[in-house]
Amino acid sequence: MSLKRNNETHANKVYNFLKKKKKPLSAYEILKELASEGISAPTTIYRALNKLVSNGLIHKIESLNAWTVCCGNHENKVPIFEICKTCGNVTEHLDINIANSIKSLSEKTGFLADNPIFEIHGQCNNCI
Amino acid sequence: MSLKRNNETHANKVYNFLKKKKKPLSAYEILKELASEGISAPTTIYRALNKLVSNGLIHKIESLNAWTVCCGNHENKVPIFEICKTCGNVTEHLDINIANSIKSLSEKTGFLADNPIFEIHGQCNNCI
DNA sequence: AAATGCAATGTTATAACATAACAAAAATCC
DNA sequence: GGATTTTTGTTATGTTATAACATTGCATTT
Ligand SMILES: [Zn+2]
Ligand SMILES: [Zn+2]
Ligand SMILES: [Zn+2]
Ligand SMILES: [Zn+2]
Repeated sequence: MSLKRNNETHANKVYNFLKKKKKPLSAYEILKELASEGISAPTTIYRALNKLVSNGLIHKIESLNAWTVCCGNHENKVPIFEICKTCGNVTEHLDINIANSIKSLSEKTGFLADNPIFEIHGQCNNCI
Repeated sequence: MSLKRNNETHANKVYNFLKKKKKPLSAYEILKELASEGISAPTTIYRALNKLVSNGLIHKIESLNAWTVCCGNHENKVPIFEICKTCGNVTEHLDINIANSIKSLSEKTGFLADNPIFEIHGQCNNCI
């Protein structure tokens, strides 16, 4: 296979695919669907995913081993995910209260927060 | 191998081992160490771990794929883990502010929280 | 006591998630 | 153009977790 590049990077492809799907997907789900577009191995997907995380364009949902597009600019807010165990819907929220709570915990413990992972499992509005 | 039972269950063995180690361990790390005590397969470890989680005796740290003993009774508080990326130390805190923040987020979004996963990566007091 | 039912455990295999190691190609710099 | 660095491809392997089914121990019924 040729390595010739068109102007769409692997990261672009992965990002656009995640955006289109509107829900968290595993690396291997992405791989399966993008195989037709010249992405042939897990490594390629993981490199693209890590790049997108570094650029703040996507997040990894640790408790799902899945990846999803970021909803927008965070500024000083902390992203927090609500994950419905019934319908599978995942929503990102940017919450200032929780950011403040972390800050006050930090002051108590002397811990310098860097990458907070907040994933709340439960049931969404529609599924209760 | 005989299935004859002594009075120590697998769950007991796993719990005591985690307690002794004082840090999160992966299922396979536990398996390796407990192989000498008659635990021979991943399934056995995972069954014990899941039982201990159900009973509230241990937690899974999702972002580490590792398991650790609970620090005590939670009551209505939410467990939140500070994970030092330098020394690897993991500490559990029971924080009422964060519990309240979740509650107020729930009120806004109509989401019924069930199992909140809060894991903060960063640097501890000693490592800054 | 023998048969039955059932929960816990053992066993084997495999699925699902992620990275290491190195080769080849492309981009960059002189 | 040739050397160097960075990115990408490729193959293999490591790591985490579960599925599927057999066996054992023990309580209950016959
Ligand atoms: Zn985001
Ligand atoms: Zn739902
Ligand atoms: Zn706890
Ligand atoms: Zn530290």
